[in-house]
Formats: sequence, C-alpha cells, structure tokens
Amino acid sequence: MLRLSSLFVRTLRENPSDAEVPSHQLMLRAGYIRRAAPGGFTWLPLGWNVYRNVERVVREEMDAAGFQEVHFPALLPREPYEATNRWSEYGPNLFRLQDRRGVDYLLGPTHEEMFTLLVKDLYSSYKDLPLVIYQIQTKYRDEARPRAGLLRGREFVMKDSYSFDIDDAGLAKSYEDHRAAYIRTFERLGLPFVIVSAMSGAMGGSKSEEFLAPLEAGEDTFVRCACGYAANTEAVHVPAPAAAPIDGAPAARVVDTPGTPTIATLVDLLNDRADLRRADRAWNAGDTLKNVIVMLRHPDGRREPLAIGLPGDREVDMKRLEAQVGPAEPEAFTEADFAAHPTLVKGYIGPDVLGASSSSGIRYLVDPRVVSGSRWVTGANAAGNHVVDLTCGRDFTPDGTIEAAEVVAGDPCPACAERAANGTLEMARGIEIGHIFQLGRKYAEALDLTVLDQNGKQVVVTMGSYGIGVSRAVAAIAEATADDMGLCWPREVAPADVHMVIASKGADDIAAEAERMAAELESRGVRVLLDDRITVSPGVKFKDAELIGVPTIVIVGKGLAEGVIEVRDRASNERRNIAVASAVEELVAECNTNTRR
RNA sequence: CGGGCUGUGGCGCAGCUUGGUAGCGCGCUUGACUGGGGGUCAAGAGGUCGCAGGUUCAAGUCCUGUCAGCCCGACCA
Repeated sequence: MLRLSSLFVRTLRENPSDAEVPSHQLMLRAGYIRRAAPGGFTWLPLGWNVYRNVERVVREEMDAAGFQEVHFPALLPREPYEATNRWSEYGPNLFRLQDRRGVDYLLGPTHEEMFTLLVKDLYSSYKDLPLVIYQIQTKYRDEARPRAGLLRGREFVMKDSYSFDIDDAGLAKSYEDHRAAYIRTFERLGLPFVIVSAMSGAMGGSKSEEFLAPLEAGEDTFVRCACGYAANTEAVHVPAPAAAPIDGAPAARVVDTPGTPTIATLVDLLNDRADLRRADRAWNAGDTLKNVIVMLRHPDGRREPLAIGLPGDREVDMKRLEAQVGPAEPEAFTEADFAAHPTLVKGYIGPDVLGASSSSGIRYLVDPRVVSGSRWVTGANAAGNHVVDLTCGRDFTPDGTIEAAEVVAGDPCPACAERAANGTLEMARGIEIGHIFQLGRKYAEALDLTVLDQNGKQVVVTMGSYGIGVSRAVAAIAEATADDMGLCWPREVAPADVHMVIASKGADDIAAEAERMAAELESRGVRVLLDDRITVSPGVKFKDAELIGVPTIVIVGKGLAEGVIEVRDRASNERRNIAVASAVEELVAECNTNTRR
C-alpha cells in the first residue's frame, strides 16, 4: 500500500515554466519525474511505478509472442560499429568515450550490431532459425535538442527486438508477428495509435511501418484519409493524373516575361497581360513548372546535380527528397555550382536544358503530376523569358519521376485514387511509439552472419529490427489520457487501482474505517494509494487525487455516518455512493473489469 | 547548428527603464482555529539574483563574455 503521508512526492500547484507539453507539465506537477540533466529524468516512486507497469506489459507481450529476452551492456566497443560504418555515420548523435587506455567506446544508441554478432557467435545452421531476441535497454543519443520531457530525451528506454531468418518469407513472417504483438501491446497500454507506412530509406525495397500515437505534442507529421489510409509524409505516393492527348495541344511559344524570377511574379504577369491571359480562368502557380536543382552528395563523396520539376505551387520537401535519394544526401546548389553550369539561368530554368541526354547532362526527374500531355508555363532558359504550353511528352521528356514535392492538406488520397474514389488527405501530428523494420541483409553482410542451409551452402541471414520507446510510451499515455484536472492513467499502467481519500481530520473513526478497507482491498489484490495525511484539508486531497490520476477515487468521509462511501471514476468523473458493507466486494470487481496482474 | 525568448529561495513571478536595505504568491516550519474542494490568523526558516570578468564609492539592475533552459527550424536507427 502506498501512503501519501510518507510517499516520496511533492505535488506542485503551478506548472514549471520550462515545461510546455501537457504530459511533461503534469508528470512534473504530480511528482512523477524530475529533470536531472539535459534530456535526462529521474523517476520518482509514482513515475517509476507507472514505468514498470508499461515495461511489464511490453515484456509480457513479447514473451507471449515467443520472443526471448536478453540484455546487453549500454557501454559498447567501437569495432562492431566500425564494421557497419555507423561509428562515423551516426555522427555527433553518438555518445563516444574512452577508457583509461584511450580505447574508444560508445553508449549504445541501438543494438543491431551487437545482436548480429551475438547470433553469429552462437548459431551456424538454418535449423537454428527463425530466432527473435529482444531486450529492454537504456539507449543513449546525443540529441541536438532534447525536448518535451520524456518524449525526446538523450537517455531513454527502448525495447528493441531483432529477428533472424533464412529467407525473405521468414522475414515477412517475423515482421507480421511483431506487427501483431505491437498492436496487442499498444491496445493493452490504452494508447491510441495509427500504423503508417514509412520509408525504408537507404535499405531499398525493405518494408517499414511506424506506430504513431496521434497527438499534437508529437514531432512526426503524417497524413490520413477518412478511408483509413495513413502514411508518413515521406511515404506518400502522389497519384498521377491520367495522361492527356498530345494531339491538338497548342504549340509551345516563348514569351517575353521581364522581371519574373519567382513564381508569384510570373503568375501576376501572366494574368496582367492581355496577350497571355487565359480564357477559361486565371493563371495560378500550379500551372507553372518549377525546376529546382539540388546537389546530391553520394556516400563515396561524389557530387551529382539533380533537377526536379514540380508544379510551381509546391516546394520541394527535403525529407521526402532525402527518402528518395538515400543514401545520397541532397545539398543546396550553390552559386559556384551555377557558375560551373552556365546553361542554367537561375530563375528561368526550363526542361530544354535538363535531362541526362541534354546539353547540361543533368538528370531530370519530375513530380508524378507532370504526365504526358500536361501543359506548363516554365522557364525558357534565358533571363526574362518563359515558355507557355510546353507539353510533356512532346516538347520534353523527363528521365523519370520523383516523390519530392511537399504534401499538403487537401491533396488527393492515394488509396482512394486507386479505386477511383476522391478522398483527400489531412495532416496530423503523432508521437512515434513503435517502429518495425525489415532490415534485410545489411548488418548480416557487414558482420558476416551466415548459416549453412539444407544444401550445405553458406547463406546470409536476413534480419528485422523492431522498437518500442518504453519511457516515451509512458509520456505518450499521459499525453493521450490526461485532462484539464490532471493525469488519468489506464488501470493497466496506473500506479494504483484505488486512490482512497480520508476526508476527515484523520486519526478518528473515519480514518480507522478507511484503514480497514484499504488493508482488505490490498489483501484482495487491489493496489491502494491511501491519502492518510492528517493535516491536509479535504480540498487539497481531492485536487491531488485528480492530479495523480489513479483510475478509481474512493472518498471515505462524512457519508460513513449513513454507511456509505463515495466512488468516483477519474476518467468519466461519474460518482456514486456504495454501502460500506459491500464496498470491498464492489471495488474488487471494479478493479478487475480491466485485467491486470 | 541558425532564429527568438528566459535565467532572482522548492514552484510561479515582480524588481532592471532611471545603480543605493532583495520582494510577492504558493510551498515548507511552529502554534491556534477550521475540517467535503488548494481554508483563516500569527510567528518563522530558506536566496553569494546562472557563471566569469569589467565600469562604479556602490551592480539583481549598466557593459563584455560565457553557460544553461524553453520555443521554432535544421537534425533524429
């Protein structure tokens, strides 16, 4: 039994000024956590209690799925990370340190290498596979900007698991097993979530999905549609409109458009000039074809220019672009680069000089909306000149398409488009609480993890990695369930089942009866947090109970004279009186309606 | 790493413009009253004003530097 008279906690009446998001504010105010370092938090008894419950649920679901728990050190040697290049690739986000002899170590940001080596150490036959092992471990990442309390720290707890399979079909199965286990886990945690497809980045065709808790405090932007489609913005495939016939399209003509280096100035000029005005409607930015040049830096250091053609009403989304061109990294096209490519006239770049076989030789990829037969106003490769009715497939042929344009609310939903429906996308924010990933053979190859197959041949193992942010999930649950009175935990993770308030001076008959009931509840497996403080007024106790957020609040007070106590549901705020005689029975039943322990 | 804001008892803040005894509310301690919604009264404890230089007879206040926190952006297996 927890007693508020002795519990190591101090609730705050006001929000600390350095906390912004609700979960952070409330967990500080209710005495669950204290900041200990930039991006590092101390768990106080109430917080640690909740943390352990979340961890227990995660562990139970992993075990139930047949995954086996192991535990690595957080302090790791450099060599394995050297083999996969991540010692350098991880960059400043990696916490590095040296021992007394100057030997390099790191604090593990994630453990793919170590798991791969462990399996290599022990296993060598296809008969040993499939295998899934996991750990619940403190991770370290030197985040440039820790924020929002537990939501992005530099030290946090992650459940990371890794699957090892002999072939792609096995990997797909392991992946689906994890997906199902994650769904069960988050449902038990009472955490609302959406599963969005994510980009696999440098890994090519591998599959990856994120579990996002759809909450404003989240850092991830995703899109969703009423039809159920949801995706990370990086993974959205823009539906291509139907190609238009080229025959009959008006001939392209170059027009003099002085002083129009930007889309806005160009559109204004088109609408102002009688000879250029459209008959059917005004010109808008979406009628123009903007050609953006970026420089790609390949892992080997090679730099390659890339031209991206997209409708003028859209910006290039750097995250979407990066996801497309990885492992190369896009950089700005500098003045020096322009100088090295004199055919490119800044502000007036047109498709004529773009493309692998053009005069510039620059690869030219366009937005999927630039389909054959579409007509555009675009640069004429001379300062102050644009070309109108330049028709794709007749006047220019791009080298391919690229998903690099920003996605905005109201864009057509790709899933709907496939079945000729017309749903539109809305933008939403989410907290990434889980990520499942078909890694493939990258780590197994780098670290030479092979097994013998049925034919006695060495084959490279294929892997998946799967993460749940355990400490982050605590904050996400707080965020998802809190209301304007305070925290409001689902019973499964709450620090107690019943918060019993003694609404009297204490040390009297009322207190004695409360003590008796609390003890009996505990003996029946109900976790009780008893507010037995004798010098604290009832109002303070009620406020604290609401702030602390235990799901059932029981008030033992003046009703006792009529043989009743009051029971309140923290979430719904419903209250009712129950007879003292049957109180324990009723409370036991109430606390078991949600399973736990 | 860029932009903005902020550092004054455990928490929230005022004081800084115009340099001169460090203040308020909450919390904490003691006592009395009160006892179903952060109650009342009285008496207390607790702060080298983020840090380091500088200007000055005198710096929380002015100047320079630096560190830290928060927010936005960049970054984020």
